[in-house]
Amino acid sequence: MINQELSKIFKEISVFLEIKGVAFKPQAFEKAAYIIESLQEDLKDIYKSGGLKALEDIPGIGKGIAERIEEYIKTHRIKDYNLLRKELPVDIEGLRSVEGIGPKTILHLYKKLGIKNLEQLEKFARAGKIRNIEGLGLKTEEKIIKGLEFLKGSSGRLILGFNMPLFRTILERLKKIEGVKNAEFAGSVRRMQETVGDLDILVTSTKPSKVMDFFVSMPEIQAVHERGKTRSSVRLKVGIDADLRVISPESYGAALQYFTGDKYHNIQLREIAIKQGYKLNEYGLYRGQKLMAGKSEDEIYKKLGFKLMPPEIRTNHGELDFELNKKLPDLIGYGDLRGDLQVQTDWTDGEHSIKEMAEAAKERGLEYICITDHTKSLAMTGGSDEKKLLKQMAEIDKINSEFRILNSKFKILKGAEVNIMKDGTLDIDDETLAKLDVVGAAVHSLFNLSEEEQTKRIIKAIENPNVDIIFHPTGRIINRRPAYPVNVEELLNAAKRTKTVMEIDAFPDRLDLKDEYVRKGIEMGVKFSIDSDAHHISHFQYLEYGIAQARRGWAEAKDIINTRSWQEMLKLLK
DNA sequence: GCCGTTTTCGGCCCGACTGTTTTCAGTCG
Repeated sequence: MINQELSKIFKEISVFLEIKGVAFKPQAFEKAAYIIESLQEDLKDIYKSGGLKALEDIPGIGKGIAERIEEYIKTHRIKDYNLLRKELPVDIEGLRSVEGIGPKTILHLYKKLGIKNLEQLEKFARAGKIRNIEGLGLKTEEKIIKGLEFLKGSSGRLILGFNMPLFRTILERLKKIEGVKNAEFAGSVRRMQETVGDLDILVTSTKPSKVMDFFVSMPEIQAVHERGKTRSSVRLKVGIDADLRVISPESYGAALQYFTGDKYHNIQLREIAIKQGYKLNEYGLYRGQKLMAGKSEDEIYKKLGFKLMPPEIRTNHGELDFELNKKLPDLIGYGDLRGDLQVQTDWTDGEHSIKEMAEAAKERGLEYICITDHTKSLAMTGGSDEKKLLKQMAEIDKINSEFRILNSKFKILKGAEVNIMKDGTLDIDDETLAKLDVVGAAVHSLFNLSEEEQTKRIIKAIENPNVDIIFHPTGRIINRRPAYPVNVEELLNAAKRTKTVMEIDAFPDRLDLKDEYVRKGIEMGVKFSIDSDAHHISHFQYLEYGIAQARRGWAEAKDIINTRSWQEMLKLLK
């Protein structure tokens, strides 16, 4: 797949052109880079089957960029790009990652001091050479040094689910300040993205200055970037920035819409507004000077002809297409799950007993869980063999009857997280598997097989009549390891054909399958489950992030099997 | 460079904050 390489090149071309002061082309390249980045199909395949014409049919890609793609496919280089790099031989991506440094400053630093990379930047900044450059100054030099230090201590993007408790603590504290009426997340946190690069918060308040004073002196803060009347920006100790904006009530909806993003959704929405004779900014929707909407997001979307858009799907992936918008799915709700189908206990690598896990799940409002401890070939977890599984089933029967005696309807289902071996067979015999209510199968070893082998291996497991669900189908762990090479589309095809369920593993650093595959699977008619993969009683809270993932994949409650009662859910399994 | 149910030419999202400035450029979201 050449999409990522090309996307990176076009992003760099965009910055080069911006540095040169070329108008409008930078945005065109940037947009193309973004579109290519999230394109499902390999550009090489598109070109092979339809030539230049097919490339030009991709929205955002016209003649010029299509020809550059063709050039790259044929010669593995792009002449224009190489010329630009020769002209300005600097590490654009690196230098731009320093807060406060943009295209113009990069050019300035190169012309005056010959700075090409981060190392040289640091050397000159520390030597006090930057403060003397015309147009820059002492403050800029200090800002650069600070930016370099932040960069070293930065954790990049944080995993949302692991940091949400901190974010919610900050939000709740702001809500309690005198004069604050509304306080809400915006940005990637509100969109419930897998990871977040910063924390955006909006408030309305009659006493803005009080809010700002409080915000810039919170104990979680490492440094203050800016403190303004309507906006302040700080660095949190966890390694990301947090921005707070104080908004007037009549603009609250417009600001919420605007700062929730994402960027491409907003650009698209603004273009639509302009076509309809409006102007849309963070203060409201205007016709001429007249404010037409702004208090709530709902009225803004409505005026423009759309339904109120759930933040999770604001990505400019079709949600603003008038035709698609009419059929926008009724997304699964955060309270819609009735059971959890992947739960580990102290029979293997979980922390708690079956009963403790069941009680914790019940506490969270679930009606059932399925116990899915590991199986024998995962030796490090003390995985179950056939005998141990039978023993566990008896134990579950016992606990279920206790629940009945206590007049509780809570149900524990019998399951396992069975290992898929190298050849696609399972490590538990079929006779035992047939006795379980739910069989989940998963890959836990040999992540380095070829895509073809890995795909074949998992499809063989999918075809096993005892396998109900494929757990965390691509094996990725965010910020730690990528997915193993596998053709997810073929897996989805096989799942559809055999009525095998695909899992959305809700554990915050798994979120596997990814949203784009969820959406594809649902279009194909594949069913999904959302499971916490809990190893601890506190892990049931993570179901929320699995639901968010499903929402980003345009899933409705009916697409997710564990939105049903356990009896109805079982009927959907093989 | 891209795009078009107003346009194949003439538009292209827009405001806050900072720093280096005496009225604005650069960066960011």
